Amino acid sequence: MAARAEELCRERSVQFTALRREVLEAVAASERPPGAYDIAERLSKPGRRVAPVSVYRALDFLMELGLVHRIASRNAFVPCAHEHGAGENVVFLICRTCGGIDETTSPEVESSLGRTLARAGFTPAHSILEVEGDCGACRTRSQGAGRAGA
Amino acid sequence: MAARAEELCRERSVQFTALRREVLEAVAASERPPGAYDIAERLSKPGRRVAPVSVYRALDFLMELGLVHRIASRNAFVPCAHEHGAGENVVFLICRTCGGIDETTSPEVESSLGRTLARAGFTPAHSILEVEGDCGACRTRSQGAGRAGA
DNA sequence: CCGGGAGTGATACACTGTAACAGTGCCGAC
DNA sequence: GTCGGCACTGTTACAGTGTATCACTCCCGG
Ligand SMILES: [Zn+2]
Ligand SMILES: [Zn+2]
Ligand SMILES: [Zn+2]
Ligand SMILES: [Zn+2]
Repeated sequence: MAARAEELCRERSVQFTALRREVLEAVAASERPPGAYDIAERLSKPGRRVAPVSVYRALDFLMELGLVHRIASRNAFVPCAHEHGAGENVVFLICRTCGGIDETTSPEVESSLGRTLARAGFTPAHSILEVEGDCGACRTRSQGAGRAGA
Repeated sequence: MAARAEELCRERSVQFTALRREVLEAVAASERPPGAYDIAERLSKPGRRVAPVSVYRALDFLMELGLVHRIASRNAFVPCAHEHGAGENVVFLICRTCGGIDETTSPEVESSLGRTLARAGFTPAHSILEVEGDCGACRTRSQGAGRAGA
C-alpha cells in the first residue's frame, strides 16, 4: 500500500510525508472503516497529539491520489481496494451486520448509468454509489444461526 | 403534495400533523434543497422557535413515508418527485452549478446493479446513487457564455 | 377521573468538518 | 551565507450536522 503511494507521489512530484503515511496505514489497518476522529485518536499518543484537522488534510491528499475513498453515507474512510483511475465509478458494498465495506467496479452499471444520464440531459462529473446490505459471509452466518435455532 | 401525504397517512393510520405539513412544505418550497437547520430557521418566526431536533423528527417521518429523500453527499433534503415504492432505486442528479437536484429512476441501472451485487454475493437492503455534474439548463447556459466570450 | 401513548418543546451534547494563523524545515535566488 | 518563498503541520476556534434525554401537552379509551 505504502509502496504504491510512494510511486504515485514520485510520478506527480508530491510529497509522501510521515503523517500521510501514518494516516494511510491507519485507514488500512482498521477493522472497520474509521472516521477522521478515530484516525486522529489512533495516531495520538501521550506526548503527541494529532488533531483532526491534520487528519482531514492528509485524507484529502490521499483521496486526491485515489488511495482512499470517503463513504458519504457513513462519514468514514476506506483504503482503495483497486488501483483504478480517478474517474472510474466504484460501487461500495456496506455490510450492516459486520460493518465491513467492500469495493467493486462494474462497467455494466457504469454504461447503463451513462445512458440514463444522457437521456436526462445530465453531464456527470462524478458519482457515488453505496449499497447497504449483508455481505456473503454474514448472510451465511445468519442463515446457519437461523437453521440452528429452528 | 400535502394531499398525497394525507392519503398515505390515512392508509397507515399515522398522523399528518401541522409541523409535519410545514416541514414538508418547506422542503418543497425551497429553491435549493435545504438542510435541516435551514428548515428550522425558515419555520421559526418571532414568538415561535422550531428547534432542529423537531425538524429531524418530522423529516424522519416524511422519509419513512417516502415523501422526502435525504441527499447523503449534501446533507440536504428534497421532496420526492415521483410516487415510488419504498424499495425502489432512485438516481439523484445534483447540479453543481445551479445546486438543483433532480430525481429519476432507471430499471436498466437497477437490474445491472442487481446482477453486479449478485456476482459479489451481496444482498442489498437499500442503495444510494448520487451523481454530481451539470444539468441540461446550466450546460446550455455555460456553452452560450463560452461562445460569446470566444 | 385516570392512565397511557403520540407528538412536541427545550436543553444539552456528540460528532463532523473548516477557517485562520503561526511555526518549521527545505530549497533556490541572490 | 542569508534571505525569502513554499509546502507541510500544529493549534485554536468555530460552523455545521445529528442525537439523547427529559418534560409537557393533548387526546382518547377505561
Ligand atoms: Zn478504490
Ligand atoms: Zn458482513
Ligand atoms: Zn423519490
Ligand atoms: Zn443546473
